[in-house]
Amino acid sequence: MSRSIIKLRSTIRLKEGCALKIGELSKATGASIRSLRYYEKQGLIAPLRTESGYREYHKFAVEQVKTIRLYLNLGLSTEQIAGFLHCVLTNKEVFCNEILPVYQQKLKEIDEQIQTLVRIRSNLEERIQSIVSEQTDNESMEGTNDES
Amino acid sequence: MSRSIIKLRSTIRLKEGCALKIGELSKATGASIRSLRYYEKQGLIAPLRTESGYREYHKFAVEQVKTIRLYLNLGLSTEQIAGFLHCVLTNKEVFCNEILPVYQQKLKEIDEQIQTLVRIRSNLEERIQSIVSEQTDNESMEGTNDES
DNA sequence: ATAGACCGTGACATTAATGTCAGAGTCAAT
DNA sequence: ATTGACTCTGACATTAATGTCACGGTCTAT
Repeated sequence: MSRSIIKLRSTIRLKEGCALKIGELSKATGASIRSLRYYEKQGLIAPLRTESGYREYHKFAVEQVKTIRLYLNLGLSTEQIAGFLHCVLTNKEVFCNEILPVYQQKLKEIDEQIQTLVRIRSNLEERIQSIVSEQTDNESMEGTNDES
Repeated sequence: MSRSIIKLRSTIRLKEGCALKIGELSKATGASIRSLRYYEKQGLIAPLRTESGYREYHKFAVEQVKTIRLYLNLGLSTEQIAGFLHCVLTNKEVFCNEILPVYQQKLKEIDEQIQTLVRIRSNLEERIQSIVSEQTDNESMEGTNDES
């Protein structure tokens, strides 16, 4: 219910051909139109153009964009992704020699970030603990004096 | 050796009085001049001004700035710090009621960040593992065929 | 009074991916 | 032809703390 009152054309064209317009690709992948244009500018995807200048995506672009977003979610930058994407799309991930060092580099970075966060975390915990225990001490002293 | 050829005036004034100029405070705390001005604009520190407009910091400002930087290193924002700094500077940290919820909120955020990173990390590791084991398989097969 | 170390303000840059807007053009259905 | 959904480009905004530059004023030792 309350599906959407606005009229959409996308469903019709989706059934028709195998060329996608940017809005259709956006809906099919979850990437915003803005992001799709950005990926293009970063060299991650290269749609054709119609005579009037509209982007024309092949239907395979859906999987390509999903792949891109997967790597982005892994914390890789568009630049890093560009470095191995052609290989991953051509072969399988396991056969792409360019991807392993990127993964390992990223793993190192992630480990460093985790270490930093863990260090901050224990510092925070200490501070919280000292405040809480101090307050507890005061309350129990007050209790000794005033309560019951 | 090679201490610094440029003539400095700071040492002299440091001995003289208890008012610090911004450059002196910067050297005493490790915060850049730019940062000190930024902290001021964010309401974290409020130096007096000389007639000519120079900032005049009380000597206690050294500890204040170090305190600010400590909290920044804990990942707190200048806005959060502003929320409890007056209290921390007046009382001790353990007696500042405003600081505990900020700490706990930050702890929550840190935990979430760690969780996210850990999830990404294991995803990366899986991918690395599948690539490495695939390559190892191929090499051992090659070995079976060609070697010895 | 001059040099040069210092300070003042204001502004722009950085980072990465995305949001958002304006102004204009396209397409399809009526 | 009109309407409305859609697309195009280009530009500016977001975030937070800091770097950096320009341009000008101040202080102090000589």
